[in-house]
Formats: sequence, structure tokens, C-alpha cells
Amino acid sequence: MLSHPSPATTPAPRRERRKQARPGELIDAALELFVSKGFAATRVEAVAQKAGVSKGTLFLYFATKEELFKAVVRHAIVGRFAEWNAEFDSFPGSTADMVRYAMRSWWDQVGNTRASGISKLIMSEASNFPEIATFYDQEVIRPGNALIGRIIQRGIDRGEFRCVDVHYAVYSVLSAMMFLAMWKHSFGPCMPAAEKLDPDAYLHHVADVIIRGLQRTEGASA
Amino acid sequence: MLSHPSPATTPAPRRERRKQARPGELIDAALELFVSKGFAATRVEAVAQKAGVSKGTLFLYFATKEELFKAVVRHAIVGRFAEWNAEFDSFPGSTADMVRYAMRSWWDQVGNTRASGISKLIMSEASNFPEIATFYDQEVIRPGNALIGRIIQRGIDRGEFRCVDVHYAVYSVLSAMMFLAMWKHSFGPCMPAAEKLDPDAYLHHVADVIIRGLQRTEGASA
Amino acid sequence: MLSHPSPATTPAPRRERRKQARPGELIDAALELFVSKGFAATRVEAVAQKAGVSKGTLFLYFATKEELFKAVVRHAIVGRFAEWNAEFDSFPGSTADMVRYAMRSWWDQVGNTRASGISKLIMSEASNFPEIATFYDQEVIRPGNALIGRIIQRGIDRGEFRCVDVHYAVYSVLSAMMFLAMWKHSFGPCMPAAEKLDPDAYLHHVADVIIRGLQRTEGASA
Amino acid sequence: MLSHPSPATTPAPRRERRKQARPGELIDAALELFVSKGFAATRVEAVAQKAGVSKGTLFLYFATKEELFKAVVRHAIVGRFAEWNAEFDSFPGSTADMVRYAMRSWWDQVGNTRASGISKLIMSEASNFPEIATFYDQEVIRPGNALIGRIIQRGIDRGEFRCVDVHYAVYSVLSAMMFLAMWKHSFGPCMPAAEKLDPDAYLHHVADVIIRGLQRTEGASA
DNA sequence: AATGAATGAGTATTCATTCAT
DNA sequence: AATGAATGAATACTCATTCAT
Repeated sequence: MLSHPSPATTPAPRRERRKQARPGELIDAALELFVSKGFAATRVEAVAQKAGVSKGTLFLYFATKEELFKAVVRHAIVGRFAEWNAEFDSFPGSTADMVRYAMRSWWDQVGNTRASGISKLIMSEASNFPEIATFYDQEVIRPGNALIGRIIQRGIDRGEFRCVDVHYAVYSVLSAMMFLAMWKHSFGPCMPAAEKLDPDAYLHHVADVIIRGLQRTEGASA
Repeated sequence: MLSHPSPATTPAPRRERRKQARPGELIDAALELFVSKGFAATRVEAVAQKAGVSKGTLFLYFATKEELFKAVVRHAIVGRFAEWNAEFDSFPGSTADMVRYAMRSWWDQVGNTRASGISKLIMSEASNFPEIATFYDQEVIRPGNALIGRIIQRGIDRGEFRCVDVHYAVYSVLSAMMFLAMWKHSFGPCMPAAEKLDPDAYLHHVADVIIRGLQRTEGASA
Repeated sequence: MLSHPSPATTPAPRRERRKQARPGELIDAALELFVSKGFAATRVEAVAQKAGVSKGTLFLYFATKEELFKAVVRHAIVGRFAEWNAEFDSFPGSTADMVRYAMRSWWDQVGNTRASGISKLIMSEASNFPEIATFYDQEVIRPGNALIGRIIQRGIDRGEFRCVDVHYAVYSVLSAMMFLAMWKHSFGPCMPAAEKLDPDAYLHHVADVIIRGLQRTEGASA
Repeated sequence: MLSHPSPATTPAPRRERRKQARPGELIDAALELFVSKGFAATRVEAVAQKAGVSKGTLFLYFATKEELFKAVVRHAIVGRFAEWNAEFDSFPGSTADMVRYAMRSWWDQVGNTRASGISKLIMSEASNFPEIATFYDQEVIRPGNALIGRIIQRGIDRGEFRCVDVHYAVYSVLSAMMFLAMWKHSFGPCMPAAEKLDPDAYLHHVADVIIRGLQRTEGASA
């Protein structure tokens, strides 16, 4: 705001970068930072820098830091559920295999992806952004729940699984996956190599327990 | 695991002349705020106010906001493990009952307490406070893991459980509890009443699946 | 004093392909915005938009916002004084009529024009742009003063007016006109219709008082 | 926001000032700067510095820059009208003297005071702060108008003044004072000494013209 | 011990200005 | 000539931290 005669202010010769600077790159950068540092502790400047653009450019695409946050969440919710539901309808094998397949699928396509950070992010920030939590619940949690529920119901219908309360049985599977996602983005990075939780082995063993726990048996009681 | 003199969970019944505003009250207030808003988004002034003291007083007891944070975490970790280990050594019933008892115990004494927020807090802030994450791992995760591990091992030793890989089987139990704690402090508060997850039913059903999944059976295959 | 090709005061009837978006349109747009919002609070983008061109184009014509400001002021000062001076030299009627005529002329050709905003603008920004204030003083104030001064002197010379101190008597006329210009661009727009100051009536009555105040009389004392 | 282990950040030992830092000092400083630079071009930091406090302190007393602005305006409107109205009711002399006295009074108590900057400020910012302009109109302009109107009416009632339209005659007086106030804060400071408008002489001569213009006479016509 | 006024480094956001197209 | 994406210096406002009382 040069409001005075201005004694020849050098206009500063800048440039350097020239690009499409797609909002996508900003969202990617933001996702990573939000996930690891949280919303409040992430500086927009850091996001811009990570995306290789200037602070100003970020605000060209997202009016506020909060808008950026919402965009990050929305972007990560590329509902894979339609696709998964279809796979489910035509799944040929046993329901036990199906549960295993579902968990692996989730891991390969979501859990082991940067997108899994969203789960942690949402859980961490839920009380700061209730509307987003609600949105996430409807767009992700509920459909995910429904999908798992249908799988378990199939097991029951086909006589493979016990007559469990589907509503709660779902959480056996869900909690296992969510825990892994959380872990990966919280303790994961700061554990010494020796302590690291191996996701594949984790999924294998935990799925095994869950499946046996759901299956029909002759023996076993409380 | 309610660790301070204040006997109730009610918002602190402030007596007239609150001489000696104990750091405990500050820690309680801080815990609640850190859990719901996160470290960065919590203002020390809000903590002080919630504790009924002035901002200046807070700094009398905790040199920095970060020290306050550490104190909150340390304070919540008054390892109940020794006690639990003792209970375990003399537990009379079946290992299945023991698992159920352990999960309920955890819920009654930790999960259903404000202290459970610590889990969420640590997970959320782990990457911002790696040393605390490490500390928490050593003081809480590892002992907890060990305890659960001993229980499962007992089941195996006594022929009640299958010969599972104890190291991973532990996570079946752990993930179920951690998930509940996270949920309670993230989505829990913003779900409509109808959608609310009932912790007791959750624990009951999930424990059931896990126990059956661990138990020896004659039938059941992949 | 409408100084650009655009013949009307209407918001510029933009033709299809506005090739050659003349600087004049930018100056018009800038004048309006500077007058109502002030220099600092006016965004160049708003000026460009109002002129129907892009921000970049504006800088094609004006190196800086400050240059634009100067151009606006300079442009509005196409001294009508030569013309008025000529009219004065050949004015046939009484000096009282002449004063009235001068005030009406000013109103019709300047005051009631968007150009009158310049007065307000300069007064508002004088301390931020002293050189422009000086410039304005020399190009507008002083000539205007001189012109009014000559009129009053004529009245004195012809025995129509008292022997007042011309230097100060001038301000009786000047202040009346400046006040009207300021009012129009400040309170004017935000007064309820009922309160609005009617410029014609204002000029009529105020001119009347001034003229009688300058005229020779037999009675009247302090 | 120290979110990392923090490698011993030097907490910066500052202090230096210790005072009552009354909001009044901030308002004074703000008045001066707003008047000379305008609202937008005034930096809050400059205001704080001029008041001898830190930026943070300013925001301790005024939530936003705009609140500060409003406080400045409100503060300057210490309605002197009650007092003036009283003086008017018991004024012993001629109405001509009264007009002279009123103008001098205004100059001594307002115009020649830092408070006069408010007039300029309001006029300059009226379209950016319409609500304040309205407020000012009601609290200052209207009462001022009424007061002058009563004086003129007195002149008419007592046969000293002609039967002018009081509503407009008021502006003869008002415009003269407002012009002086504006001038003082705009061109005043940037005129060479030789050119300076002498307020006393200005008021004297202009008042003279106005009074004669209002007074009853035997001669004089259009 | 306790307070709360004061501080100033830090951060989101704006906007004049540049430049490849 | 004209554009509009990109830039980054500038500025309002926040909040952890200090210190006289």
C-alpha cells in the first residue's frame, strides 16, 4: 500500500515457477500434512510449499484453510462402495473367503493408500468439524457398515456363520481395519523398526480370529 | 483410572475460596480440552478458565503448554497393570471368562472414564509428539499388550485356546478396545441418538466373536 | 468537466468486442471507486472489472495503482477556467447575477458531474499524496480562487459590492461549493430520501445570503 | 505453536513498558492517524506504537480495527450541544453577535481541536461505514443544524434577520465551518506557509458576509 | 501464591504486480 | 494488445508466555 510519494521502490523481480498447479496437488499435499500434524498445526504455507506453489496460489483455489480441509475430505471419499457391492453380488467363494477378500481389498485400495489418513484425520478433528464428521459418517462409515453387514448376513443365510447380531458383528471387522489405519498414521511412524506392526500379518491373523469367531461350530461355549 | 483427588466426573464443584488450585484441576481441564479439540486448537486460557484459575496461574505449575500436555499424558498413565496382573495370577475361571472380564474391566476403569480420551489424544498427536508416543508405547501399549498376551497364552497353555500366534492374537482384543475409545471421543458426540453405538452391547458381541475365534473347535475351516 | 469520449454518465454501454479498451474507461471506473471508497480501500481488480477489462490490462496502461490515481486526478482537471474567464470578461449583467451564474455553472458543469468527486477524493487523500494536493491546489484551487476573486473585485470596482477583503471573501463562495461537493459524495448517498439536501435549493439560498452579504447597503451593522 | 520436541527454544526475554495504557491513549493515537491517512491506510501497529503500547495491547481493548474506528468516532462526539443550547437560551446580545460567537465557540472548542479531524474522517469514510455516517448525522449534524437553526430563527423573530428559509440558511453557516475543518486536515498541512489560510481571519470575514447576508436591509436586490 | 495486563512472534488472508501465453 | 494464473510482501489478528503487582 504505497501511499506516499514512494522513493522509487524496487518492485522485486520474482518468478521461477510456472505450472498448472492443479488443485489436486494442493489437496495431496494438504492431506499428508493434515494427517500427520492435524488441522490446526498445519500451516497453509507448508501445504503450498509442499505442492510447489506459493501461498497466494493456494488461496486462488481454496478460499480458506477450512475450505481446503473440506476439499481434502471430500476428495478422498471416492466411494468405492458401488464397485465393492457389485463384487460382492457375484462373489463365488465361501463367505469366510469373502471376509478375507474384503479386508485385503480395503487394505490394498484404501488402508495402504494415503487415503487411509483420512480416517485418522476425521477421528482427530471430528469435534472441531462436526459437520464433516456427519458427512463422513453418511458417505463412508454407513456404506462401509452396510457392505460388511451384507457379507455377514450372507454367511448366516448360507449357514456358514452363526446367527450373530449383524449390527454388532460388523464392528468386529470394522474395528480391526480402523485400528490398523489409525495405527499406521499415529504410532506407526514413530516405532522402532523392530516393533513395527506388520499389516499383512496383522490382517491375516486378526481376520482368522474374526472368521472363526463368526463361523458355525459344534463345540465351544462361554 | 480417574487419577486425581476429585472424586466425581462432574465439572468440578468449585468451593468458595479455592485456595491452592491444584495442578490436578488444571490437568483434568486440559485433558478434556486436548481430547476434544486437539493440542494446537486448545487455548491455555480455556484450560485455565475451565479449571477456575487465571492464565498466569497455569504457568505457575506448567512451564509451557507442551509441559502441560506431557503432564496430562503422564498423569493418565497410572499403570493399573500391576493390579491387573495380580488379578490375573489368581483368576479362578476359564480363560474365556478372563478375556471377557479383562475387557469389561478396561471399560469400567479406563474406557468409560475421561482417561480414555488419552488414547485418542495420543493417536491424534503422535506425529507431533513422537517422544510422548514412544513413552506411551512403553508405559501403556506394551504392558497392555503383555497382559493380554499372558491371558491368551494361559488359554493356549490350558488347552482352551488354539495355538494362535500370541503376538498378533493380542491385537484382536486390543483393536476392539482402542476402536471403542476412539469412537467415543470422535464420532460418538456427533452422532444422532438413534445411531449411537452402545458400548456394552458392542463389547459383549465383539468379545464373543473374539473368544470363539480363539477357542479350540472340532469343526470350522477356512 | 466530463472529460472522456463517453458522452453520458450512464455506466458505460459496453459494445460486444470491446477492442481497445481505452484507458479512459479505466479512469472513469477508478474515479468512481476512488471517490466512494478511497484510494487504499479500492482494489485495482474492482477497477478493471468495472471497466470490463482484466487486471493485467489495467497495468498495461498504468504502471502502478498510484499512477492510476494520478491519472484520475489529472484527467479530471481539464481546467475549464480559460473558458470561464472568457465568459467573465464579457459578462453583461450585474455582478450579483454573475456570482449566481458562476455558482450554477460550476454546479452544472462540475459539481453535478462525476468529476466533483475529485474534490472529495483530494481532500480525503491529501495527506497521503501531498504532491497531488499541491498539484491540485495550483491547477484548480488557485485558478478557481482567482476567478471568483476577479468577480468579486468587479463587484467592488463597479460599486455593487462593499469593499471587502477579496482574498477572504472568495472563501464565502468557495466554501459553499466545496461543501456541496463533499456532501454529495459523503453523506448524500446514505441519507434517507426525506433528509436529502436539495442542491438547487441549497445553491439558491446560500448564494442569496452570500450576495446580500457582499452587496453595498445603507443599513446593517455588527 | 511448538508442536515438536522443540530444541530448546529461547523464550525471548521481553518487557520494557509497564503502564495503564488507557484505551484513551489508543483512541487519541488512532484519531490522529485515521484522520491523516484514512481508515484503510492506517496500520493498527502504527496506532499501537503511537500510543506507546504493543499491537497485542490494542486488541486487548478493541476487538477489531473497525471497533477501534467506531470508538474513535463515538469518543469524539461528546455532545457539546446541551451546553451550547443553554448558552443560547440566555444569550444577551444581538443575534449577529450570537452567530459570531457560535462560530468562534465551535472553532475554539471543536474546529481548532483534534476532534475536528472527525469531520474529515467521517466525510472521507462515509461510504465505507454507512452506519457510522448515519450515527454521526443523528448525533452531530442534526443537533448542530438544529442549534444554528434556532439562532437564525431568533434573529428572524427579533426582527434582526430577514425572513429567510431557515432550513437552508443554516447551511450558510454550516458550510463555512465544515469547509474550514476539512481544509485544516487536508490542504492545510501541505500548503506553503505563505499560502496558509488563517482560520481567524477566515472566520471573521466569512461570518461577516453571512451575517450581513442574513440581516435586514433597506436596499439590495437581485 | 495468584492475577491479569502486556507482549510479540506467528499465521491466515489480501492484493498490487508480474509474466508466459 | 490482452489475459489471468502466479507471486509474495504486507497486514489484521491470535495466543503462548512474561512480569509487576
